[in-house]
Amino acid sequence: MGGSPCCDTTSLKRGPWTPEEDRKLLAYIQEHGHGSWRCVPENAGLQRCGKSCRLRWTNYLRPDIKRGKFSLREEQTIIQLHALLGNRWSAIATHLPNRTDNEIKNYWNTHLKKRLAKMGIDPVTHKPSHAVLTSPNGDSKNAANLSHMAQWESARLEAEARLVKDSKLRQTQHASASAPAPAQLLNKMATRLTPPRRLDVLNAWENVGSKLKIGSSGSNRDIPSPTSTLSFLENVSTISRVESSEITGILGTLGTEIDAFGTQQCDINMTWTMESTDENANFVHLLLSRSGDGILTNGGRDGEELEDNKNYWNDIMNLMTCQPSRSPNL
DNA sequence: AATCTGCGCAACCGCGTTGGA
DNA sequence: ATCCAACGCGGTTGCGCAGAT
Repeated sequence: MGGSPCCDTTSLKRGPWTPEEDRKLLAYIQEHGHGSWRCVPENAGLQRCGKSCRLRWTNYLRPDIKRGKFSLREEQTIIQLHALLGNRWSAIATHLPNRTDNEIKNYWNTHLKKRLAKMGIDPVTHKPSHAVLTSPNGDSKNAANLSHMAQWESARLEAEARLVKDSKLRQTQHASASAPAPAQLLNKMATRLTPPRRLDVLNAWENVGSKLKIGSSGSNRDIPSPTSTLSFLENVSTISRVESSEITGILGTLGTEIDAFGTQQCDINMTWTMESTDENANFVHLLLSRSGDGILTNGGRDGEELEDNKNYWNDIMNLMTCQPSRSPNL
Protein backbone atom coordinates (compact mmCIF):
# COMPACT_ATOMS: atom_id res chain seq x y z
CA MET A 1 0.00 0.00 0.00
CA GLY A 2 0.93 3.60 -0.45
CA GLY A 3 4.37 4.89 0.22
CA SER A 4 6.20 2.19 -1.62
CA PRO A 5 8.17 3.37 -4.64
CA CYS A 6 6.18 3.21 -7.84
CA CYS A 7 9.08 1.62 -9.67
CA ASP A 8 12.72 0.69 -9.51
CA THR A 9 14.18 4.17 -9.36
CA THR A 10 17.77 3.04 -9.55
CA SER A 11 17.69 2.14 -13.23
CA LEU A 12 15.31 4.80 -14.43
CA LYS A 13 15.93 8.36 -15.48
CA ARG A 14 14.62 11.17 -13.30
CA GLY A 15 14.61 14.93 -13.44
CA PRO A 16 13.69 17.28 -16.28
CA TRP A 17 12.41 15.81 -19.49
CA THR A 18 14.36 16.29 -22.69
CA PRO A 19 12.67 17.30 -25.97
CA GLU A 20 13.50 13.85 -27.31
CA GLU A 21 11.70 12.16 -24.42
CA ASP A 22 8.74 14.47 -24.90
CA ARG A 23 8.62 13.58 -28.58
CA LYS A 24 8.67 9.86 -27.85
CA LEU A 25 5.95 10.06 -25.23
CA LEU A 26 3.77 12.33 -27.32
CA ALA A 27 4.13 10.15 -30.40
CA TYR A 28 3.30 7.01 -28.46
CA ILE A 29 0.22 8.40 -26.76
CA GLN A 30 -1.09 10.02 -29.89
CA GLU A 31 -0.88 6.70 -31.68
CA HIS A 32 -1.88 4.25 -28.95
CA GLY A 33 -3.37 6.25 -26.13
CA HIS A 34 -1.78 5.80 -22.75
CA GLY A 35 -3.77 2.76 -21.65
CA SER A 36 -1.98 1.42 -18.60
CA TRP A 37 0.66 3.92 -17.59
CA ARG A 38 2.82 1.13 -16.31
CA CYS A 39 3.31 -0.14 -19.83
CA VAL A 40 3.85 3.24 -21.46
CA PRO A 41 7.58 3.75 -20.76
CA GLU A 42 8.60 0.39 -22.12
CA ASN A 43 6.38 0.64 -25.18
CA ALA A 44 7.43 4.19 -25.87
CA GLY A 45 11.10 3.43 -25.40
CA LEU A 46 11.56 5.61 -22.37
CA GLN A 47 13.76 5.03 -19.33
CA ARG A 48 11.12 6.51 -17.08
CA CYS A 49 8.58 5.12 -14.67
CA GLY A 50 4.93 5.15 -15.63
CA LYS A 51 4.15 7.64 -12.96
CA SER A 52 6.64 10.10 -14.37
CA CYS A 53 5.16 9.61 -17.84
CA ARG A 54 1.65 10.22 -16.60
CA LEU A 55 2.73 13.38 -14.82
CA ARG A 56 4.57 14.68 -17.85
CA TRP A 57 1.55 14.03 -20.03
CA THR A 58 -1.09 15.47 -17.73
CA ASN A 59 0.90 18.52 -16.67
CA TYR A 60 2.73 19.43 -19.83
CA LEU A 61 2.25 17.47 -23.02
CA ARG A 62 -1.53 17.20 -23.16
CA PRO A 63 -2.64 19.17 -26.23
CA ASP A 64 -5.58 20.88 -24.53
CA ILE A 65 -3.51 22.58 -21.86
CA LYS A 66 -3.79 26.34 -21.77
CA ARG A 67 -0.52 27.93 -20.82
CA GLY A 68 0.47 31.43 -19.93
CA LYS A 69 -0.81 34.09 -17.62
CA PHE A 70 -4.01 33.58 -15.66
CA SER A 71 -6.79 36.01 -16.46
CA LEU A 72 -8.60 37.98 -13.80
CA ARG A 73 -11.65 35.78 -14.26
CA GLU A 74 -9.56 32.67 -13.77
CA GLU A 75 -8.10 34.16 -10.62
CA GLN A 76 -11.55 34.93 -9.29
CA THR A 77 -12.70 31.42 -10.07
CA ILE A 78 -9.75 29.95 -8.23
CA ILE A 79 -10.29 32.17 -5.20
CA GLN A 80 -13.98 31.42 -5.06
CA LEU A 81 -13.48 27.70 -5.45
CA HIS A 82 -10.63 27.64 -2.98
CA ALA A 83 -12.88 29.26 -0.41
CA LEU A 84 -15.32 26.49 -1.10
CA LEU A 85 -13.12 23.46 -1.63
CA GLY A 86 -9.86 24.25 0.10
CA ASN A 87 -6.73 22.71 -1.37
CA ARG A 88 -8.63 20.29 -3.57
CA TRP A 89 -6.76 21.33 -6.65
CA SER A 90 -8.08 18.68 -8.95
CA ALA A 91 -11.64 19.67 -8.09
CA ILE A 92 -10.80 23.30 -8.72
CA ALA A 93 -9.15 22.37 -11.99
CA THR A 94 -12.37 20.83 -13.28
CA HIS A 95 -13.83 24.35 -13.34
CA LEU A 96 -10.85 25.63 -15.33
CA PRO A 97 -10.83 22.92 -17.95
CA ASN A 98 -7.67 23.93 -19.76
CA ARG A 99 -5.57 24.39 -16.66
CA THR A 100 -3.91 21.59 -14.74
CA ASP A 101 -4.29 21.09 -11.03
CA ASN A 102 -0.55 21.41 -10.68
CA GLU A 103 -0.53 24.76 -12.46
CA ILE A 104 -3.40 26.05 -10.36
CA LYS A 105 -1.72 24.85 -7.19
CA ASN A 106 1.54 26.53 -8.14
CA TYR A 107 -0.24 29.73 -9.08
CA TRP A 108 -2.09 29.77 -5.80
CA ASN A 109 1.03 29.17 -3.75
CA THR A 110 3.21 31.67 -5.57
CA HIS A 111 0.75 34.45 -6.40
CA LEU A 112 -2.78 34.39 -5.08
CA LYS A 113 -2.03 33.34 -1.54
CA LYS A 114 0.43 36.16 -1.05
CA ARG A 115 -1.78 38.74 -2.64
CA LEU A 116 -4.78 37.77 -0.54
CA ALA A 117 -2.62 38.06 2.55
CA LYS A 118 -1.59 41.55 1.50
CA MET A 119 -5.25 42.42 1.03
CA GLY A 120 -5.91 41.49 4.63
CA ILE A 121 -7.53 38.15 3.92
CA ASP A 122 -6.39 34.94 5.47
CA PRO A 123 -5.71 32.71 2.45
CA VAL A 124 -6.48 29.60 4.46
CA THR A 125 -9.83 30.58 5.92
CA HIS A 126 -10.71 33.32 3.41
CA LYS A 127 -11.77 35.39 6.36
CA PRO A 128 -10.56 38.90 6.99
CA SER A 129 -7.38 38.79 8.97
CA HIS A 130 -6.85 40.35 12.37
CA ALA A 131 -5.78 43.63 10.79
CA VAL A 132 -9.16 44.04 9.17
CA LEU A 133 -11.13 42.88 12.16
CA THR A 134 -9.54 45.58 14.27
CA SER A 135 -9.45 48.25 11.61
CA PRO A 136 -9.13 51.87 12.69
CA ASN A 137 -12.54 52.76 11.32
CA GLY A 138 -14.04 50.12 13.58
CA ASP A 139 -15.67 48.18 10.81
CA SER A 140 -15.52 44.87 12.56
CA LYS A 141 -19.15 44.11 11.78
CA ASN A 142 -18.47 44.34 8.07
CA ALA A 143 -15.50 42.08 8.48
CA ALA A 144 -17.56 39.52 10.33
CA ASN A 145 -20.30 39.81 7.76
CA LEU A 146 -17.82 39.24 4.99
CA SER A 147 -16.69 36.02 6.55
CA HIS A 148 -20.29 34.92 6.88
CA MET A 149 -20.87 35.75 3.26
CA ALA A 150 -17.93 33.61 2.32
CA GLN A 151 -19.36 30.77 4.33
CA TRP A 152 -22.74 31.09 2.75
CA GLU A 153 -21.34 31.43 -0.74
CA SER A 154 -19.21 28.37 -0.16
CA ALA A 155 -22.17 26.30 0.86
CA ARG A 156 -24.18 27.46 -2.09
CA LEU A 157 -21.41 26.74 -4.57
CA GLU A 158 -20.84 23.33 -3.08
CA ALA A 159 -24.49 22.54 -3.54
CA GLU A 160 -24.35 23.76 -7.10
CA ALA A 161 -21.29 21.68 -7.84
CA ARG A 162 -22.92 18.67 -6.24
CA LEU A 163 -25.97 19.09 -8.40
CA VAL A 164 -23.89 19.23 -11.55
CA LYS A 165 -21.98 16.16 -10.43
CA ASP A 166 -25.17 14.28 -9.67
CA SER A 167 -26.66 15.28 -12.97
CA LYS A 168 -23.63 14.08 -14.91
CA LEU A 169 -23.68 10.83 -12.98
CA ARG A 170 -27.31 10.28 -13.76
CA GLN A 171 -26.78 11.11 -17.41
CA THR A 172 -24.13 8.42 -17.52
CA GLN A 173 -26.11 5.82 -15.67
CA HIS A 174 -29.52 6.48 -17.16
CA ALA A 175 -28.84 8.01 -20.51
CA SER A 176 -32.13 6.86 -21.97
CA ALA A 177 -34.24 6.90 -18.84
CA SER A 178 -36.73 9.61 -18.03
CA ALA A 179 -35.26 12.60 -16.32
CA PRO A 180 -35.28 12.27 -12.52
CA ALA A 181 -36.26 15.12 -10.29
CA PRO A 182 -32.73 16.43 -9.62
CA ALA A 183 -32.11 16.78 -13.35
CA GLN A 184 -35.27 18.80 -13.69
CA LEU A 185 -34.13 20.86 -10.79
CA LEU A 186 -30.81 21.37 -12.48
CA ASN A 187 -32.51 22.86 -15.50
CA LYS A 188 -34.58 25.03 -13.29
CA MET A 189 -31.56 26.18 -11.34
CA ALA A 190 -29.40 26.76 -14.36
CA THR A 191 -30.87 30.16 -15.01
CA ARG A 192 -31.32 31.09 -11.40
CA LEU A 193 -27.89 30.20 -10.16
CA THR A 194 -25.94 31.59 -13.08
CA PRO A 195 -24.04 33.74 -12.68
CA PRO A 196 -23.54 33.11 -8.97
CA ARG A 197 -23.49 35.98 -6.58
CA ARG A 198 -19.94 37.05 -6.16
CA LEU A 199 -18.14 37.46 -2.88
CA ASP A 200 -17.14 40.96 -1.91
CA VAL A 201 -13.59 39.74 -1.81
CA LEU A 202 -13.91 39.07 -5.53
CA ASN A 203 -15.29 42.51 -6.17
CA ALA A 204 -12.35 43.86 -4.25
CA TRP A 205 -10.08 41.73 -6.35
CA GLU A 206 -11.56 43.14 -9.50
CA ASN A 207 -11.32 46.67 -8.13
CA VAL A 208 -7.61 46.18 -7.79
CA GLY A 209 -7.42 45.59 -11.50
CA SER A 210 -9.60 48.55 -12.42
CA LYS A 211 -7.74 50.91 -10.10
CA LEU A 212 -4.53 49.91 -11.74
CA LYS A 213 -6.19 50.68 -15.08
CA ILE A 214 -5.41 47.31 -16.52
CA GLY A 215 -8.92 46.26 -17.28
CA SER A 216 -12.41 47.49 -17.89
CA SER A 217 -15.29 46.93 -15.54
CA GLY A 218 -17.77 44.46 -16.84
CA SER A 219 -17.42 43.91 -20.53
CA ASN A 220 -14.09 42.17 -20.67
CA ARG A 221 -13.07 40.12 -17.68
CA ASP A 222 -10.41 38.06 -19.42
CA ILE A 223 -7.80 40.65 -18.80
CA PRO A 224 -4.30 40.32 -17.49
CA SER A 225 -4.11 39.93 -13.76
CA PRO A 226 -2.99 42.77 -11.53
CA THR A 227 0.61 42.70 -10.52
CA SER A 228 0.29 44.59 -7.28
CA THR A 229 -2.31 45.04 -4.59
CA LEU A 230 -4.29 47.68 -2.78
CA SER A 231 -5.41 47.68 0.80
CA PHE A 232 -8.49 45.53 1.23
CA LEU A 233 -9.98 47.87 3.78
CA GLU A 234 -11.25 50.44 1.33
CA ASN A 235 -13.03 47.76 -0.66
CA VAL A 236 -15.10 46.31 2.14
CA SER A 237 -18.22 48.31 1.80
CA THR A 238 -21.71 47.28 0.86
CA ILE A 239 -23.02 44.90 3.45
CA SER A 240 -26.68 45.71 3.71
CA ARG A 241 -28.41 45.28 7.01
CA VAL A 242 -31.85 43.84 7.28
CA GLU A 243 -34.19 43.19 10.12
CA SER A 244 -36.96 40.71 9.65
CA SER A 245 -39.06 37.96 11.04
CA GLU A 246 -37.63 34.48 10.94
CA ILE A 247 -38.60 31.69 8.68
CA THR A 248 -37.66 28.49 10.39
CA GLY A 249 -37.00 24.93 9.47
CA ILE A 250 -34.49 24.30 6.77
CA LEU A 251 -31.35 25.95 7.98
CA GLY A 252 -30.77 23.43 10.70
CA THR A 253 -30.21 20.89 7.99
CA LEU A 254 -28.17 23.35 6.01
CA GLY A 255 -25.92 23.90 8.98
CA THR A 256 -25.35 20.18 9.24
CA GLU A 257 -24.58 19.96 5.57
CA ILE A 258 -22.05 22.74 5.74
CA ASP A 259 -20.46 21.19 8.77
CA ALA A 260 -20.07 17.95 6.89
CA PHE A 261 -17.73 19.56 4.40
CA GLY A 262 -15.25 20.04 7.17
CA THR A 263 -13.59 23.14 5.89
CA GLN A 264 -13.77 26.70 7.05
CA GLN A 265 -17.49 26.56 7.53
CA CYS A 266 -17.43 24.07 10.34
CA ASP A 267 -18.14 26.49 13.15
CA ILE A 268 -21.43 27.69 11.76
CA ASN A 269 -24.56 27.32 13.75
CA MET A 270 -27.07 29.20 11.69
CA THR A 271 -30.65 30.16 11.42
CA TRP A 272 -31.99 31.83 8.38
CA THR A 273 -34.38 34.61 7.68
CA MET A 274 -35.91 35.78 4.43
CA GLU A 275 -37.96 38.86 3.88
CA SER A 276 -38.87 41.61 1.52
CA THR A 277 -36.87 44.65 2.50
CA ASP A 278 -38.31 47.00 -0.05
CA GLU A 279 -41.94 46.40 -0.80
CA ASN A 280 -41.97 48.67 -3.82
CA ALA A 281 -39.19 46.77 -5.50
CA ASN A 282 -40.04 43.39 -4.02
CA PHE A 283 -36.46 42.77 -3.05
CA VAL A 284 -35.62 39.73 -1.01
CA HIS A 285 -32.72 39.35 1.33
CA LEU A 286 -31.59 36.15 2.92
CA LEU A 287 -30.13 36.50 6.35
CA LEU A 288 -27.82 34.03 7.94
CA SER A 289 -27.26 34.36 11.59
CA ARG A 290 -24.66 32.66 13.66
CA SER A 291 -25.13 32.11 17.34
CA GLY A 292 -23.75 34.97 19.37
CA ASP A 293 -22.16 36.68 16.43
CA GLY A 294 -24.64 38.90 14.66
CA ILE A 295 -26.29 38.49 11.32
CA LEU A 296 -25.41 38.46 7.72
CA THR A 297 -27.37 39.33 4.67
CA ASN A 298 -26.56 37.49 1.53
CA GLY A 299 -28.00 40.37 -0.42
CA GLY A 300 -31.03 40.86 -2.58
CA ARG A 301 -31.62 40.21 -6.22
CA ASP A 302 -32.61 43.55 -7.60
CA GLY A 303 -35.62 43.89 -9.81
CA GLU A 304 -36.94 40.38 -9.53
CA GLU A 305 -40.26 39.23 -8.32
CA LEU A 306 -40.69 38.41 -4.68
CA GLU A 307 -42.22 35.05 -5.49
CA ASP A 308 -39.39 34.17 -7.82
CA ASN A 309 -36.89 35.00 -5.12
CA LYS A 310 -38.71 32.78 -2.70
CA ASN A 311 -38.51 29.97 -5.20
CA TYR A 312 -34.87 30.75 -5.80
CA TRP A 313 -33.96 30.33 -2.20
CA ASN A 314 -36.25 27.37 -1.76
CA ASP A 315 -34.45 25.68 -4.62
CA ILE A 316 -31.14 26.33 -2.94
CA MET A 317 -32.45 24.91 0.27
CA ASN A 318 -33.69 21.84 -1.57
CA LEU A 319 -30.24 21.39 -2.98
CA MET A 320 -28.66 21.77 0.39
CA THR A 321 -30.74 19.04 1.87
CA CYS A 322 -30.38 16.34 -0.77
CA GLN A 323 -27.63 13.83 -1.44
CA PRO A 324 -24.52 15.12 0.25
CA SER A 325 -21.38 14.32 -1.71
CA ARG A 326 -19.67 13.07 1.39
CA SER A 327 -20.86 11.38 4.50
CA PRO A 328 -21.29 13.77 7.37
CA ASN A 329 -18.61 13.18 9.97
CA LEU A 330 -20.66 14.46 12.83
C1' DA B 1 31.61 40.85 -13.36
C1' DA B 2 30.60 37.90 -9.66
C1' DT B 3 27.72 36.55 -6.11
C1' DC B 4 23.47 36.42 -3.62
C1' DT B 5 18.57 36.09 -3.14
C1' DG B 6 13.95 35.31 -4.26
C1' DC B 7 10.65 33.60 -7.43
C1' DG B 8 8.30 30.48 -10.59
C1' DC B 9 7.53 26.13 -12.14
C1' DA B 10 8.34 21.28 -13.34
C1' DA B 11 8.93 17.15 -11.20
C1' DC B 12 9.09 14.05 -7.38
C1' DC B 13 7.46 11.82 -3.03
C1' DG B 14 4.39 9.60 -0.32
C1' DC B 15 -0.21 8.81 1.22
C1' DG B 16 -5.16 7.79 0.27
C1' DT B 17 -8.38 5.72 -2.86
C1' DT B 18 -10.00 2.52 -6.19
C1' DG B 19 -10.99 -1.63 -8.30
C1' DG B 20 -9.86 -6.23 -9.62
C1' DA B 21 -8.39 -10.82 -8.00
C1' DA C 1 -14.27 -9.67 3.14
C1' DT C 2 -9.58 -9.06 2.30
C1' DC C 3 -5.48 -8.05 -0.13
C1' DC C 4 -2.71 -5.49 -3.13
C1' DA C 5 -1.19 -3.20 -7.46
C1' DA C 6 -2.10 0.83 -9.83
C1' DC C 7 -3.73 5.24 -9.92
C1' DG C 8 -4.68 10.00 -8.39
C1' DC C 9 -3.84 13.76 -5.58
C1' DG C 10 -1.65 17.24 -2.59
C1' DG C 11 2.58 18.66 -0.41
C1' DT C 12 7.22 19.48 -1.13
C1' DT C 13 11.61 19.89 -3.40
C1' DG C 14 15.04 21.55 -6.36
C1' DC C 15 16.57 23.74 -10.49
C1' DG C 16 16.89 27.65 -13.58
C1' DC C 17 16.35 32.32 -14.15
C1' DA C 18 16.13 37.29 -13.22
C1' DG C 19 16.94 41.08 -10.49
C1' DA C 20 19.52 43.04 -6.62
C1' DT C 21 23.73 43.90 -4.33
